[in-house]
Amino acid sequence: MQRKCKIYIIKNMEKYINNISVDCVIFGFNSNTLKVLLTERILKDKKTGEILISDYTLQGHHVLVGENLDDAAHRVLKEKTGLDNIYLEQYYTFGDRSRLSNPKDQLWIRTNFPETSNHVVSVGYLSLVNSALIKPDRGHKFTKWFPVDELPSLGFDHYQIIQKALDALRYKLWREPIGFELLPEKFTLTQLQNLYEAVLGIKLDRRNFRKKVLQMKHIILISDPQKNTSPRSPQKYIFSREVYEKTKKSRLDFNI
Amino acid sequence: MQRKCKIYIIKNMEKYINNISVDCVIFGFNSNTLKVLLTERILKDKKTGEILISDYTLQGHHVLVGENLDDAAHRVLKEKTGLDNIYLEQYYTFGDRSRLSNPKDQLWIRTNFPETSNHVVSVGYLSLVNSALIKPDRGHKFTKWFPVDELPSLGFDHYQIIQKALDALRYKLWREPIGFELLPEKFTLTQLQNLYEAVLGIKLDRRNFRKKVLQMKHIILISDPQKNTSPRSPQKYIFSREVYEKTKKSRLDFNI
DNA sequence: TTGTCAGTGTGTAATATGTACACAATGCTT
DNA sequence: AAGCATTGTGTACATATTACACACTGACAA
Repeated sequence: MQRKCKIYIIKNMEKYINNISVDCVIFGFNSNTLKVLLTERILKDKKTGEILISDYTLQGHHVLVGENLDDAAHRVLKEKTGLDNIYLEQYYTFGDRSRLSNPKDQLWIRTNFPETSNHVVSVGYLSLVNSALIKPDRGHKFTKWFPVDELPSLGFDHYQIIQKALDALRYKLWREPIGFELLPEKFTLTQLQNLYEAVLGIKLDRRNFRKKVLQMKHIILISDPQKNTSPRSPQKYIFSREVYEKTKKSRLDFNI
Repeated sequence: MQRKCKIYIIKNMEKYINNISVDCVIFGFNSNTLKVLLTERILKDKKTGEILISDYTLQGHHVLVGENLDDAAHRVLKEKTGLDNIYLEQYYTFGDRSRLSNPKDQLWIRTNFPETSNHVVSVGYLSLVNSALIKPDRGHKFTKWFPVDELPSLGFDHYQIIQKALDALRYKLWREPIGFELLPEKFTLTQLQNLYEAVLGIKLDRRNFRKKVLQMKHIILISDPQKNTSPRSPQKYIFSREVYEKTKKSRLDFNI
């Protein structure tokens, strides 16, 4: 299968791979609302000052030459949030050729990344952070939290990328121990329930929710020696990954 | 963020993207065994005839310029199996820089795809086929089925890619209606159980299995007017996606 | 012809889980 | 002191999971 060769010229290949990028959907939870971290994107006409583009995008970047995908995602996360060692998971790769075909996006790319290929594949990563840990002054100053059901105008195909991340998050929420990533280390069951309600977009019964989560051995009451035993100072729990790994059984291999 | 530019020369960019490929893990089921379709890879020294490489690989190919990822996967599948319209799902993207660093793989790439980048990202697709439909003479003649627990020596990082596909398949088997894709349209519950046992690698109790799958409304008895009512000619069932879509409820949003 | 075998089909009892639903105690605010 | 928001708890019914044993048939071989 020998091929005839033509020669193409690509610039800047030493810096990054011009057609592979990672996009991080960073979820946070506060005010009982599930939020996404977005960065403002503004492009003005250099001469007239007219605003040509003003919308928001996810945190993303091209993959560097010789860089592992996961490392690229961690790098982007670190750059934008200052955070390290947080939940990060690849969930889908977006590779339709039309995904950057919007004229605004083309203009943005030509202006900021002229060497970018016109067929960029984006590997989507989903990150769950305790949003209290993100210092607001870190990273790009035009970075803000938006509730997932009140998203602003979004560049590229980032609306689809966020929706698919939401699907993945909702799918996993009851199946894997990931909810805790969005909460402080010590949390109350009410906080946890609020989180589930915000992510799933439904209301849950408090008694049943408690019954259900407390039968998971990995949600552990820390006998907070509160003198004040009043119901107003709720009990705190922690998540133990160790216990989770020990006690998880493949529920669905019934009847070995 | 203006960048200094160096110029790199890439050949054949009009034919395919030199650093993005798709790999298809094609699962089939026969002789009560879960199998994967693999292609032999042989490289001989041109002068001495010595065999330098002899192992197996998945079906894969570079993504063509301007081609959607999903289309690339369908194309590869069509080329290798002659099949169309079968279950195909992206499940993970492999992007570690070391994944092609084995000397044999380097040799293979230099010989067959000299223009390939040294950092190829592979998007893994998982396909489930009724293996009876694959005409054995279609596609590459060195293509064969291997039981997933008796894999031959594999090129590139294809062992990891297969294992991850297996994980994804096992994870989904009870959660999504995908088992049927590996069986003929009409199947018996015994066939279905054998499939579950083969995929999960465990034994299941027949009575409990039947009880469990028959409470799924989308597994429908087709009252095959068998004159012969003997237990020796077992009942056949079909899967109805329509019924599935209607009756599936998010089991895990209990208690709205 | 009979016996053996492999394949098919079925039921029950004990336990665990899911679901619907209501009230009482507390401390804070007014 | 009344009202409010918050926390915590239990029961009854329905459904799902699990363990477990036997009878029927046809094919085949003795």
